[in-house]
Amino acid sequence: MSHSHLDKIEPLSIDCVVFGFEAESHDLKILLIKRAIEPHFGSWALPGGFILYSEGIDEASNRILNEMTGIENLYLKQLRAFGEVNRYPDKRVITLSYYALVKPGNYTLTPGDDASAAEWFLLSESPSLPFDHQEILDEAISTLRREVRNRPIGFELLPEKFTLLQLQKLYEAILGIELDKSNFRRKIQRMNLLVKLDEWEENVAHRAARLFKFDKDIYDDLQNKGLIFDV
Amino acid sequence: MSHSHLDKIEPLSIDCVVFGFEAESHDLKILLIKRAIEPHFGSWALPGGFILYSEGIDEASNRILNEMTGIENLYLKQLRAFGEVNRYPDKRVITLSYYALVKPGNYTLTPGDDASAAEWFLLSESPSLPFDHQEILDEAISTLRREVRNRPIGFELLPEKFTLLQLQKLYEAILGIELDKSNFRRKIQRMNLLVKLDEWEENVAHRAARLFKFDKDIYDDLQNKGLIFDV
DNA sequence: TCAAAAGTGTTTGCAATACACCCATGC
DNA sequence: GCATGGGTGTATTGCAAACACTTTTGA
Repeated sequence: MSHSHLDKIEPLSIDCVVFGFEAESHDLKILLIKRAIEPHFGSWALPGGFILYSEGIDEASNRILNEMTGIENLYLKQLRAFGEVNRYPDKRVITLSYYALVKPGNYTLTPGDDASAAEWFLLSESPSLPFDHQEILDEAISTLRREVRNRPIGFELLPEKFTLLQLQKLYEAILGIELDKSNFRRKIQRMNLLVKLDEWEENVAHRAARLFKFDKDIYDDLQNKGLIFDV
Repeated sequence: MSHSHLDKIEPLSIDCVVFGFEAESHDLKILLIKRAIEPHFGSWALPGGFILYSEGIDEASNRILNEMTGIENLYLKQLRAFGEVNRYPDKRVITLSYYALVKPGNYTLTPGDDASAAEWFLLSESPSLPFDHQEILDEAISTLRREVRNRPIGFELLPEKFTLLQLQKLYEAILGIELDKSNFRRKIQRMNLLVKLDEWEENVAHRAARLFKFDKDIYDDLQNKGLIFDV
């Protein structure tokens, strides 16, 4: 995806909210970059940049995230436009927010020209953000929580084979609440989404848990139908 | 809300999807304008226009709808940006979609300079739309149906005092399905949203129905909490 | 033998759905 | 007296929520 530097630039930007979840630590994280351009040079902020005339907006979200962080080919979902007149200093810039949910371990972060660093932050320890990025982040969190209740997203975040407790911890991390073990298991198993394997955890200091994997066909089906997962 | 014609214009537009519901006829309608400007001069299309540098986007949605149709001070909710490179002929225009749900009888339509007419169309009889307006409309319908299931919206569309059947017909029109009378009544009454009045219909060719009104406090509360209305 | 997590079962209560049925009124 | 809609009742089924209990394993 190359483009000439002579391409006209829209006064329209994209800001990406990339959530990361680590199954091992049960931590929900957010990807930030350290700005190497004005305004707010040196601040940690959402990875973002300007849309070019020659690209669609979804395409742009992908390019911009890649240029800022090195992450390639990540599908980002659009949230909405933020367009207060003075949200950006000196000139009028309207921005489109996009978000995604990934496994941090899958990506090597390599900051591009406009960033001096790209790092994962614990959601609870994120620095204060410039522009209206905190508002954008807050809305993205709300959307993520709503989405996770309405469809089985986030299953890509677990290892191929996983235990029910790992799955439960994923939901607990995203939703920020505790769930009842028995009820969670019943509900998730009723969906016929999981395939019970004849394999077990090894080397754990307690009874070994059975491993499961996803039934890809049913998973895709549920994604489309938007089954309610009402935790 | 006045502004100079010298204001710079963003290559960013807004398109408004305004739904109308008439309690009497049980019809769900859509507001379209007949374009008096190029491109697509003469076509029926969503009311839309360009955002000015000097206004916030929510503000802009209001001004544009007013200029196109004469409707004043209508709160519109943003859906999302549509930004395919070639969605608009000749130049690059990204658009933000906004939507609202109103009672057609409350408004006098007066087309502005860029429109030769503004009219309500039955949703089922809307003409084919230019640009990507059909896609925008389809998404707005989906959003409306999702919203009406998740919170008690649309109650502004009924007369101050109404019968339960009128309320049921509203839901049926928006959702495009039939509902069971008994179950609908039980569910809606369980919400404590309605105040039972000691007034009845008059001059109807069947047993007169009791009238209800909304409990404004509870209504506002439910709007914020987003109670599930799972029809 | 203790801690930690796996895994199962039970009870309570409400809600969704599908019907069936009687009531009141104008034509 | 019949069509039209108002209004109520009931049986079934399934799930949510709370929580109690047994099992397995390593340290």
